[in-house]
Amino acid sequence: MKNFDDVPFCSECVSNISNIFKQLNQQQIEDLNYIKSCNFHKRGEIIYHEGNRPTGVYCVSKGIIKLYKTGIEGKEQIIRFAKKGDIIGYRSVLSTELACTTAKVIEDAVVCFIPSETWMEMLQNNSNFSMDVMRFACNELGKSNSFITDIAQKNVRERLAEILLYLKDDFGIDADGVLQISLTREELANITGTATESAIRLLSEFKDDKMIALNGRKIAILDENRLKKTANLY
Amino acid sequence: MKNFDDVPFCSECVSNISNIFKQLNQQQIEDLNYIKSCNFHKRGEIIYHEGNRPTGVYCVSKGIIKLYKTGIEGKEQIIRFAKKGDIIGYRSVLSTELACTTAKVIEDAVVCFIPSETWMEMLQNNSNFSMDVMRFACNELGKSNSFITDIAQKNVRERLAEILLYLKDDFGIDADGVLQISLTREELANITGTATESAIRLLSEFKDDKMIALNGRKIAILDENRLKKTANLY
DNA sequence: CGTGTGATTGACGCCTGTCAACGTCTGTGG
DNA sequence: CCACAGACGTTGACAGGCGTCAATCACACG
Repeated sequence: MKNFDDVPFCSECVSNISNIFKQLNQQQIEDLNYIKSCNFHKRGEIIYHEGNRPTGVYCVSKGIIKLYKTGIEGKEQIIRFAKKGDIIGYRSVLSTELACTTAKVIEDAVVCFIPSETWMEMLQNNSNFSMDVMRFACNELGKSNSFITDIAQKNVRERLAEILLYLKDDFGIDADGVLQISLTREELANITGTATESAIRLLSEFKDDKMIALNGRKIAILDENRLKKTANLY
Repeated sequence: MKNFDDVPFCSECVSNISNIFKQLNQQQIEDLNYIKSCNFHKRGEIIYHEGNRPTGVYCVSKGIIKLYKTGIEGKEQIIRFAKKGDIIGYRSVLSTELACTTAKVIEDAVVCFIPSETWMEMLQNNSNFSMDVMRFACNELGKSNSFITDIAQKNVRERLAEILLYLKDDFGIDADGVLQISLTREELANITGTATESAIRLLSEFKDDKMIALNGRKIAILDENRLKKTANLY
């Protein structure tokens, strides 16, 4: 982790329409901008570890973070990703529990830190902000519950297809249809909840079926409709 | 659903130490007690359906409710249970989404209904209450994320053992070690995320191994330590 | 006593995880 | 500039966990 002199203004992040901080008033934004600290992190760096007591909430200003739990024999299960405007670590701060995931940078990132006290004060003093955070947490809960059902009932092929579509929606594609997030095969497997080799084999099959194209870690979505069918989405 | 004349006082539920409503002041409790409606539901009745727009939050005063999602070909995945003092339906009200689960009574229940507006007002006007609801939601989120990891990485045997231990912790056992919640084999399978036949086979194995005793739907925990080992819990 | 729901057991085979070997690429240091 | 280490990707072989289908049993209820 290095110091990052070019600290981004919160108001920039706030411009994101779906951003939580848009409920803050001018004064609160300025205060937050003053009190937050901000750092640059290279790929591979860890923001916080599962099991640690959190001291605040992080807001991603740039880059991509993966949040994962470490399960049996060190195998990681990716729970979600965070990108520009997303907050991480809020769950354990709010529930006053230990961090339930590890946060690791997978694309060079700029991350702001908001101390717990500041965060809690903002919640106490601004009920609109508080409601938005609650809305966000409940939305996450809904997604987690859906994923439980998927992973319990769908097979690996269906899940992998679904993950690819999810990545497209969440991170977008470029003009050639290439996913704007670059993951290793192992990471792809660790979202899907399968072995790396299984993920690779299925990707190859999808390629043979002309639903996707592969070029190293670049994955292009060629036929979204058939992917949806493969994913068993209606 | 029948009308239920013997309406319970909220203050009774509030006496539960872990209850969310304990943050309400006397006036709020009285208001809530006045505005809420309360009904008796027999086993099998449905409180609300997945996909419906919720009109309020429910609080369980008596009995047990299962919350499940309906997946591929109608197979249900049980997400959680709610018992005395627990609230259900709050997620979709807070995230202003459609209900992501169906709530079905599995043990005759008395359930109170709090209209959305009342619920939202309480949140807006009482930040302690609001923080407690947030804490509750974030705690649930942590549990869901843990379960994702379990279901993705553990095998059925480990998961089933874990579920039995969870049921013991959550619903308790009587003097003979019998679980205080009665589930069909199919329901047990639908929590674990497996086929009914697999659940049955593994229960038989656990019985042969003298970790549990079976008598119809009564399941007695005989050897918690070995169950923990089987569940791969440390 | 018939009917229906739930519980149990057996047979069978596919999906998927594991192990192992090998290919590919990138960055580093001599 | 090349050799090499190490991480990542790919493919094949194999076994076994677990889902599916089907038959049978147990039990409650009208």
